[in-house]
Formats: sequence, structure tokens, C-alpha cells
Amino acid sequence: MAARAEVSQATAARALGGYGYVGAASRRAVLDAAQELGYRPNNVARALVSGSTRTIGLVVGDIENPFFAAAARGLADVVEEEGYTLLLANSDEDLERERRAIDVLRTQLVDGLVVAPVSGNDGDHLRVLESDNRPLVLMDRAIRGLQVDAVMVDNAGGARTAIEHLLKFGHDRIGVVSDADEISSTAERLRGYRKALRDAGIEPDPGLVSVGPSTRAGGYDAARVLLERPDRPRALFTLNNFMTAGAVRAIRDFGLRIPDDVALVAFDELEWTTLVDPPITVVAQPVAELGRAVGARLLARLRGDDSTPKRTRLRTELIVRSSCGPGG
Amino acid sequence: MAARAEVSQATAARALGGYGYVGAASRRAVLDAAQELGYRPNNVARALVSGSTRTIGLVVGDIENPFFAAAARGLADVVEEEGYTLLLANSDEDLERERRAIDVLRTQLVDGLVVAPVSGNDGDHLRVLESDNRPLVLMDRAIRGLQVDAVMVDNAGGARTAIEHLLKFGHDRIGVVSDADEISSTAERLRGYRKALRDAGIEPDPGLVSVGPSTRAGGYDAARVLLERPDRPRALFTLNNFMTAGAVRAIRDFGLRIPDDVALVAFDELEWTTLVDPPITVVAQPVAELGRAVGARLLARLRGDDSTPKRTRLRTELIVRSSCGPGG
DNA sequence: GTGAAAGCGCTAACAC
DNA sequence: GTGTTAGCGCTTTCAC
Repeated sequence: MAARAEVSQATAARALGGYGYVGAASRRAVLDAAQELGYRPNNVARALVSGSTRTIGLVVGDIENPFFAAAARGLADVVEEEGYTLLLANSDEDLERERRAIDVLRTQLVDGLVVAPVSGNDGDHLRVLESDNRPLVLMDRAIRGLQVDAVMVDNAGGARTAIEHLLKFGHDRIGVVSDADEISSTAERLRGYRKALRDAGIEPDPGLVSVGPSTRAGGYDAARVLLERPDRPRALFTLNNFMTAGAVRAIRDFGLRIPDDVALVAFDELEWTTLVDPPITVVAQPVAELGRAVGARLLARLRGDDSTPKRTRLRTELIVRSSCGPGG
Repeated sequence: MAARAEVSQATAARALGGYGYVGAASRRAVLDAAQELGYRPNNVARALVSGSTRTIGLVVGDIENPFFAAAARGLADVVEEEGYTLLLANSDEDLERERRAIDVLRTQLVDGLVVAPVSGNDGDHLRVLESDNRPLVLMDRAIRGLQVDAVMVDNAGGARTAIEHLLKFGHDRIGVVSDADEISSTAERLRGYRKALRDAGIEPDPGLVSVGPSTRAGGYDAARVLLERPDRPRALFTLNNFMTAGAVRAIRDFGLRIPDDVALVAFDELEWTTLVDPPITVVAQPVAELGRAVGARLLARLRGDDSTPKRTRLRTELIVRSSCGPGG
């Protein structure tokens, strides 16, 4: 090791690692020598003995989704500040792939794990992590019966305000373009949707909820099913960003006009929703903050916080534009 | 270790690691015991001795940028198939942060590194990597004088076809909304732009190239500068996706109409470019394929390929829509 | 304040 | 085929 150039190994390690007692003189000597020899500490060796890899594992449905990308960015910003690096894995919204991803990450001995779980019901593979004694925080999605930190968004509330907005325009038959309600955030949004209807004295019609995969194509197809109905709903509520794009495309392809033929409110704000004509009324989520809050929670745990698990809800905001009718 | 439950340590390691000779009987025994005890191999220890961490480092300007996100996805898909995990870092398009990110990744002993370098000129921090003897592949952007694998897009060609398209509509004064030409891909696009003009007998006017940071706001401001000119150009060419969004916003805010008041061609295809009115003519890049090609190159190196560095160019495609005038 | 030595959990020779 | 043994490059007692 570089240290030998000057003093002993332990001393060098202490100087480099910045722990224990080192004389000012030896410290200088070591640091200089390290500089000269271009010494890089070997984090793998360090991790083996210290038990910490300074990495955080992140498992999301698809990093290509702007929602996850922005959250990942927020998370990275926060944890990198403390010297952690993000290990990334895509689950592709598939439970089996999620399991494998978590397994690989565990094997890499990440110091902490962030997961946006595919399923709100099936959490056994996450329950196992408890024995690892490494912090886990759930991002955007919860798992029934799993008592761990989770930072989410007020999905039910966001959906409710969206529906109430549509209600104001006299829509009582509102179609929903949804992905699988196994995803906990989706389930919550659907719950908010039904609640808002019932509160208005309307019994939700299950036939108006059209389900597809969380992709553009999924949104297109799910919207198509709704638009093809003889009693086509005059209002649509889309539950996530990719599907919104697909739904807008479908509406166009049917030669329908927003908002005259069909009103639209979308969950999740994206750049382009302001660029299209008409600009779309959306339920905006604080995405970057979601990532940052998750990071903060994780860092707290990493620092030894062992309070009982916290579930945090971030507020959403209805941004009224022009996709529902005159004046909104 | 779990193994003791049955046989010796070395044998267990062999069975678990799948290397060396192991009798069928002992293999079974070991595997069963491992199963029972919920044994997880410790990749850190394994890495320390084997010299391989099964991780790939990725440094991009901003994972939130759909371009990088899609490329990252393609890369992840390819390398995960071979059991590698992506270690992610953002450089924020800042050279100093890029240096630090690379340093951290080296320290984590990634088996290979993928970088979309901020600067096409300053590559000393990457040159150092040669001594690491770990493969490095450049993604989307090259560095002058650095002989390493690189997978890029035909930026000059793409820009040329874009400009030729605009030329066909009679535009001879084409404004460019650009980010820093230190970014090699940007420099190439600008080169293609100038070449196309000169080939048409037009001397490029440097005043028509407006530069800003690679963000929506940067695009907005850069476009504004152009649109405020008394001799406002009647055509705009935007060099990347975020800036395109900003430019479109600026055009709208100026009360200008596409394509009547200003024609537009954008580099990089995004979902929303087909959703706005009019849909925008773009130079599409094979982004996912870019990531996959980078992954393939890296895996080849990891497998021992030591041929001379390859520079690959992926083809772009002009997708004509309606942002330049009647019929395109 | 500094050095010697043990050991983190594995792999890789090398004997048997 | 299987066991023994020696490290990988660090951190960490524990003497001095």
C-alpha cells in the first residue's frame, strides 16, 4: 500500500480514513504520499470490514417514466450529498423482476433500499429484508401490512379534487383510464374517485373503469374501450402520465375534441400538458420532493434513527387549465 | 457459514459459486442447506478477491432528461441480462461534478464505466481511467483525442437533413436554439447546420445561434433572444429536447404561430411532439438502441475483447410533420 | 500517537 | 471430488 512509502499501515489507514488518532506530521506525510501515488481507497475492502458500502439501492417500475426519473433525481441529489451512490434497478412493473432486483441489490450489500413496489398486496420479499437490518423505505406506493417508512402522495385526495372538478362541469359519468389496482397508488386514486362520486350521490359504474398496462399503448387501448362505448362517457380521468399521453392520442384518433366532446383531467403533471391545445387540467404531484423526502428518511435511518416507521403523505395540487370546458 | 451444516467450506463455495468440481451429492446438500438458512452470497467479499463487483457505473448529465433516461434503460436492460447492476450518477452537465462522480464510481470498483461527458475537450479525468484497466465507453458524446469506445448518433448528418428540410421551404435565415458547444454532440449538430447552409451557398450568421443551458428555461431564453430581434428569423432549429419545449413555449408567449410565423425543426423525438398542434418535425434518434449498443460494447470488453477502440454512429431519421409549412 | 496482528467472507491454488 | 491454506485491502482492538 501507498502508505509504506512513509509510515506504517495502520497510521496511513487512519490518516486516509480520517478516524482514530494520528499525529499532524504523519498525517501530512501520508496524505502527500497518497497524492503522489494517486492512491484510491478500495471501497470494496473497506465495505467488507466496515459493513457499509455507501450505496443505496433503488427499484422502480421504469426509470424511463418521467415520474420515476424525477423522483430518482431528487433521491440521488439528497443521498449523494452524504457520499452515497445510487444503485439502480428496473422492475418493469413485474413482481418477479422486482424480487430478482431486490435480491441482486441485497447481494451487493446496499446500505439502504428504496422500492416503489409493484404490488400493494404481495410484500413477502420485502418482509425478508427486515432481518437484513438495513433500512427500507417505500416510495410512492405502500404495501398492506408492511410496517416500514413510506413516502407517498395524497392519491385519494388528489383524485377526489379531480373528480369534484369534473362534477362541477356537470359530468356524472366519468370514465377512468387506469393501470392495475394492485399498484397501491392506483388503488388509492380509484378509491378517491369512487368516494367523490358517492359523496355527490352518484353510484360508481365499474364499467367506466378501463384498465391497461402503465404504458402509452396501455392508455391508448384503455381509452379506446371507453370511447367506443355507445354511451361514451363525456369525461375522462387518466391515472398516470404515460397513459395520459395514450388517451390524448386516442381521443384525437377518434376525431373527438377536448373539452367539447370529452373533458379530461390527468393525474401527474408533465411538461407537455401545458403545450398541447387545450392545455390539460392536471393533479400535480411534488415529484422531486417525493424523492428528496425519501432520501431524507433513509438518511435518518442510516444515522441510527430507530423510531417507529413513518408514513408521509405529500400534498397534490389541482392545476386548472382548459381541458374540462369553458373556464377550466 | 451455512456450508458447515453439511460439508467443507471450499466445497460449499464451489457449489454456490458454480465453479470447480463438485460431486452431485454434495452439491445438493449444500444447495439445500443454503436454501434453509436463507443464505445470501456476500458480493462484497466475493468482489474483494475476484476483482469484479458486477456493477457498471453510469454518469449522465441528468437522469431526468428523457434522452438519458431512455438510454439508461436500454443500457440497464442489456447489462442486467448478464448479471450486472447499474450504478448511477448525475453530473448535472458540470465538469467538476462529473469528475467527482467518476471518482466515486472508481472507488466503488465498478467493472466498467459509461460516461456521457460534459466536455468534448477536457478528458484528463477520463484518461486516468486507462490505468484502471477497466473498460470505458463514451455514450452519445466523444472527447477529442481520447481513443476509447464510443457510441454516438449521426449528429452532423441529422442536423444537415433538418436544415435542408427548412431550406426547401425557402428559409435562408435559420435561428438555432443551442446549448454549450463544448458538448460534443452539440458541436457536431452545429457543424452540420453550417455545412448545410454553406452547401446551399449561404454564409452562416453567428448571430443566429443562441446559446443557453440545456434546460427548458435555457431553451426559452435562447429562443426569446432570437424572437426579439428586429429581423426575427422565420425558422428555428432546436438542438435538444428540453430546449425544444422551452422554445415552443416562447413562440407561444410571443403570440407567434407555428409554422406561419416561425417554422420549427427539433433535434430529438419526444412523445409530446406529436401531441401538440401542429405536430413538430423532428430529427429522431434511436435512443434506446444507443443505450443497448453501449451495453453491448461494454459487455464485449468485459468478456475480454481487446481490439482497437470502436466509434459507432447510429443513424438519425427526419420525421416530417407539420411545423415547417404546408405539407411538412 | 503509532505499530502488530487479527479478521471481514469469500476465491484460488494446491495437496490429497 | 474435496479439504487446507493463503490471501484480497482494508479497519480495528490492543499493546507499546
